[in-house]
Amino acid sequence: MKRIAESTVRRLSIYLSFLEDIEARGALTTSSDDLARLGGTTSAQVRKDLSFFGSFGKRGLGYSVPELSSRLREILGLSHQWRVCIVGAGKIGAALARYAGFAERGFLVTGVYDSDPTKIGKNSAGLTVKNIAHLDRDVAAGKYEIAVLAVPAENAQQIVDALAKAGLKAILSFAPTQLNAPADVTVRTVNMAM
Amino acid sequence: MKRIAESTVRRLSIYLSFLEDIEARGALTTSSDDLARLGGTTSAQVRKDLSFFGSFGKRGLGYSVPELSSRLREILGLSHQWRVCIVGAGKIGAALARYAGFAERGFLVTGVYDSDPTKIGKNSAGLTVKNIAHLDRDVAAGKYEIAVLAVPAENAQQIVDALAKAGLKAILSFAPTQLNAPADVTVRTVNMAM
DNA sequence: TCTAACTTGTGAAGAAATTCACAAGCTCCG
DNA sequence: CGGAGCTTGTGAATTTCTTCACAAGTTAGA
Repeated sequence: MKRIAESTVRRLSIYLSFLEDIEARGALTTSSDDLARLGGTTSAQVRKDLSFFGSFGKRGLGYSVPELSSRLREILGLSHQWRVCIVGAGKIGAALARYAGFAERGFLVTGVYDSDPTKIGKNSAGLTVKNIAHLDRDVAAGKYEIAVLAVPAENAQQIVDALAKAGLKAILSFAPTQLNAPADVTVRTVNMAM
Repeated sequence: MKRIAESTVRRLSIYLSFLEDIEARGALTTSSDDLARLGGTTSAQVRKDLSFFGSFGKRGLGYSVPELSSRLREILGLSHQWRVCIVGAGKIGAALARYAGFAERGFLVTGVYDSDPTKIGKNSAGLTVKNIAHLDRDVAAGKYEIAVLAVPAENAQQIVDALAKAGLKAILSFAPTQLNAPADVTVRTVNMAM
């Protein structure tokens, strides 16, 4: 299967949010032109993006809104419930644990870890903060599919190494530093500075 | 002047954050190769990115860390203090008003507006929430250079229109909808869904 | 001064993403 | 059934972005 450009995936997620909007308004079909107008792109772009994954429309008619949004959710991995842990119970970590948008999108935060003894055992957004020493054991046990890193830049690489070793395949990092990981582990860094 | 790609600007901001790191460690010079390694790109890319704005390095030597970071800050508009207002005192608006990272980067939040009478006059992160009815008057008076929109999607376009009419030139929106504005007004939409 | 070792800045080549343009499929209506 | 009016899906053309490759500038050391 061919590699899909990141920009394509980003746009698909935008299309999905418009589809949800359109669906809520009760429309049953839509066209690449509609989606393009809403998303600030061109209809050819929309069709090209979708064509990477198959053909979901009917010529002359457009796309079925419920069908296309369900296909997009599938493509984007949002039809699955992902088990997520947050590493780092500082300000960013706590804000993420509280963020409701995660759960809405199928990302279920079921664990928060920290190394600070004064934080371990305390409550953070309804979850008990666990000792980071148990993290790799829990990961190895298959407790999580995704880890979100909200730790200082200087500790991030070491945690990535441990997670990769324990068998985790997906990491989202908020640490402002370049992270290295084996090729079969996907690491994505979010730049808070914008 | 030639148009600069958004991807270039995004990388410049990454380089700057590494430079700040390097500066804090006390190093005086760095090379395109260093920056590339840290940023997960190539040295040719780094040099190409910088070359759009001039030549800041010395052949054989590399770049002066303080000079390059100050030039980047200038290019990215971070050497200026921007006066920012937040429109919408809901959850996102309040979180943004509280967010310290803004001030660090030269974005000074000096006003928060909302249309809800139960919120007007209340305190939000040290600022009194003002009546949105006064927003265009304040904008026209030159009180703000940038507006951050944290309002429901259905109200966003109307506010953009009012701000544009009042003479504002830069808007950052968190509303999940495509916004239209005159060509001389820059609107940037942040996709919370990731 | 001369050579070795670096590193920048930049045309040119190569790769990737976007846009164009059109054949082909679908629906409606007379 | 046939034509008009839409809209998709997709090769080909075009534009944009990235990487290559190397001349030229700089420093250090002999």
